[in-house]
Amino acid sequence: MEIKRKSKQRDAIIAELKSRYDHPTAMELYLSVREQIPNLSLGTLYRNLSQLEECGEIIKIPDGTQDRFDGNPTPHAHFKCNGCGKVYDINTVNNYIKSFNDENISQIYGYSLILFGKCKSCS
Amino acid sequence: MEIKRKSKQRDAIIAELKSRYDHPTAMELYLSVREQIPNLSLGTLYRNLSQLEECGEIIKIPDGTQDRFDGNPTPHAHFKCNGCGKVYDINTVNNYIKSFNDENISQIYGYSLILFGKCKSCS
DNA sequence: ATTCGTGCAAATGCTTTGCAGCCGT
DNA sequence: ACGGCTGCAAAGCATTTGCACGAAT
Repeated sequence: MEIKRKSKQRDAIIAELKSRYDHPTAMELYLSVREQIPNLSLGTLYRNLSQLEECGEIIKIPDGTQDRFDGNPTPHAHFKCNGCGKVYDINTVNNYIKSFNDENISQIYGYSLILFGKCKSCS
Repeated sequence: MEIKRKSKQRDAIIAELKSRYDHPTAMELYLSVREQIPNLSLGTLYRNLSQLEECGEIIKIPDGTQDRFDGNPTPHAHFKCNGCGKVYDINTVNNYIKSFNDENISQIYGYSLILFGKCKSCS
C-alpha cells in the first residue's frame, strides 16, 4: 500500500516516533500520540505504522515479545538490557553485517540484530 | 517454570525439533508431532516450548511475523530469503558478535540476528 | 498418594479489517 | 466530487490459561 495524501494523524505519529529514541511499542506510541489527538484510533495507528514500514520511513524491531518501532530507518543493531529492559541503538556493526558473506546468500537487503545482556548502569 | 517429570509429549517435541533444520513455526511443529501423538494439544506444545526455551534447550527466533523455533540452542545468526521464505543458519558471525564492544554494554548473554535478502537459488 | 503434565476449551491480547462518513486534493 | 484516510467496532489469529483428569515418581 502506498501513501497518497497527508493526514494530521500520520504526521503526528511520524513526529512522535522520530523525536524519541526509546523504541516504543505500538501501545506506548498510541498513548503518546493520543495526547495530541485524543480520538486517534488504534486501527489508524497500526495502518500507518505498516504503511510507513513498507515505504521505509521507519523500522519494526521484533524483540521476542512485542514489536517495537524505530523512527530511524537506517538498519542498525539493538541491544536490550535484561536488567532495566531498555533498548539501545548500536551503529557500529553495520558495515560488518552488510558486507557479510555466505554460500547461501546472494543479496542482503536488511537485517535485524538484537543483543541481550546487561548494560553498564545495571551491573 | 522448571521441568520436573518426563512426558512422552515433551520427548516427541524435542526429538522432532532437534531432528529438523528448517526452523518451524509452532503450528508446523504441532502438525508434525501430531503424526506421532494424534491428540497432542496445542496448549501442551506451547507450554513445552516456553519451558524448553526458558531452560535453554531451544531458542525462539522472532522473524517479524510469527515466531519460529530452533533446536540448536547455541546462539547463531539466521538468514531469511525474501524469495522462498526459507530460513538458513549462519554460524560464522558468532565470534564477531560475542566479542562486540559498546559503551553501554557490560555483558552479552545472547543475541538474535536475522538477515533479510535473496538466497542464491532465488536469484 | 502426591502433584505435575496433559487435553480441551475458553480467554487473552495484539493486530487486522469492514464499513460509513470525513477530509485532502 | 472523487477517493484515500479515519474512527469505531467486530473479527482474526497466535498464544496463554483454568480446570478436571491421567500419568510419573
